[in-house]
Amino acid sequence: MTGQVVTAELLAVVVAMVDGHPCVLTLGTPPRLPAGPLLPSHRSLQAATRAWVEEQTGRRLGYLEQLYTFADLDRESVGRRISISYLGLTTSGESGIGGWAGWYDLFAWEDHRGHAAPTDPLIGRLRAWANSDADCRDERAQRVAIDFGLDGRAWQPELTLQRYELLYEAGLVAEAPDEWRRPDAELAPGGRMLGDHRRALATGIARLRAKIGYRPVVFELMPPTFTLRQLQDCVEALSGHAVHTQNFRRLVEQQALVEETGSLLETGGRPARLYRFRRQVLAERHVAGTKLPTVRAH
Amino acid sequence: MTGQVVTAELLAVVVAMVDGHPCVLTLGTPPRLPAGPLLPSHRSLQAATRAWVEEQTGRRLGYLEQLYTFADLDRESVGRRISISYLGLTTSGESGIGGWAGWYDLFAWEDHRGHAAPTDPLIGRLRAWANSDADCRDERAQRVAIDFGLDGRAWQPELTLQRYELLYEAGLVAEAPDEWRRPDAELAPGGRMLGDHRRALATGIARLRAKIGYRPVVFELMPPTFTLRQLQDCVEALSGHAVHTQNFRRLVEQQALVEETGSLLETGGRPARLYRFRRQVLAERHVAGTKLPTVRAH
DNA sequence: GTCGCTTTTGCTCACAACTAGCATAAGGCT
DNA sequence: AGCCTTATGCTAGTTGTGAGCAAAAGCGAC
Repeated sequence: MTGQVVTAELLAVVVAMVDGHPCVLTLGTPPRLPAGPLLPSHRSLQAATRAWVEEQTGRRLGYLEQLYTFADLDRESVGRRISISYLGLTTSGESGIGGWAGWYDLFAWEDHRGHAAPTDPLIGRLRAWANSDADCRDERAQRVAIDFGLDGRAWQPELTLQRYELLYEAGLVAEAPDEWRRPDAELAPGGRMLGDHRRALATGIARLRAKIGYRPVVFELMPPTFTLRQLQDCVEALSGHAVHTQNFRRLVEQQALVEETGSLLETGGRPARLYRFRRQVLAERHVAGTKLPTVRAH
Repeated sequence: MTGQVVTAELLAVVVAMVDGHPCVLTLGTPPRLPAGPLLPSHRSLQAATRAWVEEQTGRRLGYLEQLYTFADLDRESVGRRISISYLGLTTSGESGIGGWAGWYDLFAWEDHRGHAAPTDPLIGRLRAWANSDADCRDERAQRVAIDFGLDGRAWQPELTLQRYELLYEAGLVAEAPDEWRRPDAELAPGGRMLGDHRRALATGIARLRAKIGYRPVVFELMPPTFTLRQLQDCVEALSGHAVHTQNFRRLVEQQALVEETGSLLETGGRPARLYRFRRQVLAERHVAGTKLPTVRAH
C-alpha cells in the first residue's frame, strides 16, 4: 500500500507593490507563476519555495505562508502532480528576472476604488447565465448577488476566489472548459495565465485581503519609511476599495503600529510625516491581532 | 527536472461531539488519525480523504476542509512523504470502527471552562524554560504570556497550535526531541499520539475554534434538533471557555440561524424549546459571515 | 501678498454592537 | 408552598466604527 507515484510542485504567488499597483511576480508568456518540483536537497516545503523563487527570479522572499494544495493529473508523466501553493510578500526594490503583472490587469473586476464599478456589463452576463438553467436559477442568482455585492449587499473584497469560480462556471474566463466557454467578446476583462495559475493567484489575493484586516502584513510590502497616506493607498490598492482616511489613521495610531521618524515628505500639499513600522508588534502581536479598516470612504 | 519520488498521504482530523465532549476520531494505540495514501483511483484529494476515512472507520463525513500540508522524510521508503491534512466534521451517531478521543484528554490545558485554569503548574515550567536561555529570554517570556493569556492578557482559544508548539519547544510534551525533553513527571497533561498526529489535531482545533466565530459550522456537529443551551454547550466545549448565555442567544436569534420546531425538551428546569438549523443560511451566507460570540460568562 | 488648491491632521457626534447584569417565567422536587 | 433549576426577556453602560467638520501647512497663480 505504498500509493501512487506523484510529483510535488511548489507554486509561488509573490506579491509586491510596483508604482502603487499591487502586482504578482510572473515569468514568460503567457504569464506563469514561479514554480518548481520538490527536490531531495530541499529541507522543507517552505525552503523549496524560497529556493525556486530565488533561482528563477533572483529575488529573496520575506514573508511566506502556505495557501492551498491541489492535485491534478500530470500530462507529462504517468502519475499525478500535487501542487502546493504559497503566498509570498516582498518589496519590488531589487531587480531580477521576470516581470510584475498587475492584479487588476488580470482581474479587472476586482478593483472597486472610485470610478463606478467596472463590473456592470459582467453582471448582466452573469444574470443571464443564472437564468439559463431553470433548475438552479435561484441558487445561482443568490451566489451572484452575494459574491458581487448586489441587491443592497456589500461588496466583499475577500471573495476574490468565489468570484473567479463563478466566472469560470459561467464560462466567462478564457480558461474555462470549452463546453462552458462564451465568445471572446463577452469574457470578463483580464488577461489569462498558464494553466490554473490565475486561480492560484485569486486564492492568494483573497487570503491577503482577508489577512491585512487582522495581521500586520501590509508592512511587508512597504518601504522602510512611508507616510500614512502611502500606507492607506497600499491598503486600498490591495483590498480594492477606498477607506475613510481619518478612521484609517485613528486605527493605525491607536494600535501603535508605526512610529514617527521625525522627517517629513513633501507631497504637493501639506508635507506629511514619515513613519516606520514598529517591528516589535510582530513579537507582541504575531498572534494577537491587528485591525486595519476596510471600510469605504466619502 | 522531474523532481523527487514522493508519496502523498491524506490525514484526517475528524471531529464530533460525544456526550458533550469534543472528540477526534482515532484508531489503535497509541491513537492515530485515519490516514492513507493517495491512489490513482481517487478523483481528488478531498475524495481520497473521504474514501480513507470511510474505509478505515466506516463513517461518512459531512463537512470537510483542507488544513495544512507538510513534508517529512519517509522512513519506510527512500523518498519523502507529503501529508495533506483535512478537518472533517460529523455527528457521532452511527457506530463504526475506531474510537473517539477527547480533545481535553489529549490537550488538558486547552479547556478553560469554569474550574480555575488547569494550566497553573504548566506556566511555572514554561517560565523556567523561558528563563533558561539568557539570549532569548524576553522573546520567550512574551510568547508564553501571549499564548497563555498572562499578565492581564486575554486567553485566546484559537492559539491552540501556538501553545502546542511552545510546549514542544520547551520539551514539555512526550513527542518532543530527546534533547529538549524534560523528565516525565513534568510533562504537560495530555496523552500522546502517533508521530506528529497531535500537532495535526492542534491545527484542526485551532482552525475549528476560529471558524465557529464567523461561519455556521457548529451545526455540523449538532443533532437535527437541539435546544439553545445544547448549542451553547457545544460552542463552549469547542472553544474551551464559557460564553455569556443571554448574549449568545441574542446573536443566534438575531441572525436567524435557527428556527423553532414547536416542541419542547424537558431538561430538569424550565423546559427548553427545540430548534433546528436553518439550512438556508448555508446558501445565504456560505460566504457572508456569521457570528457566534466567544466571550466569557459570569 | 493674497487667494485658491491640495494634502495632512485633529476633533466630535451619532449610531451600532457588545458586555454584563437584573428580573421574570416555567418547570420539578421536597 | 417554598426552593431549586433552567430558560428567556430586558436594559444600562461601554466600546467600536462610520462619517463629517474644520484647521493646519505647504504650493502656485494672479
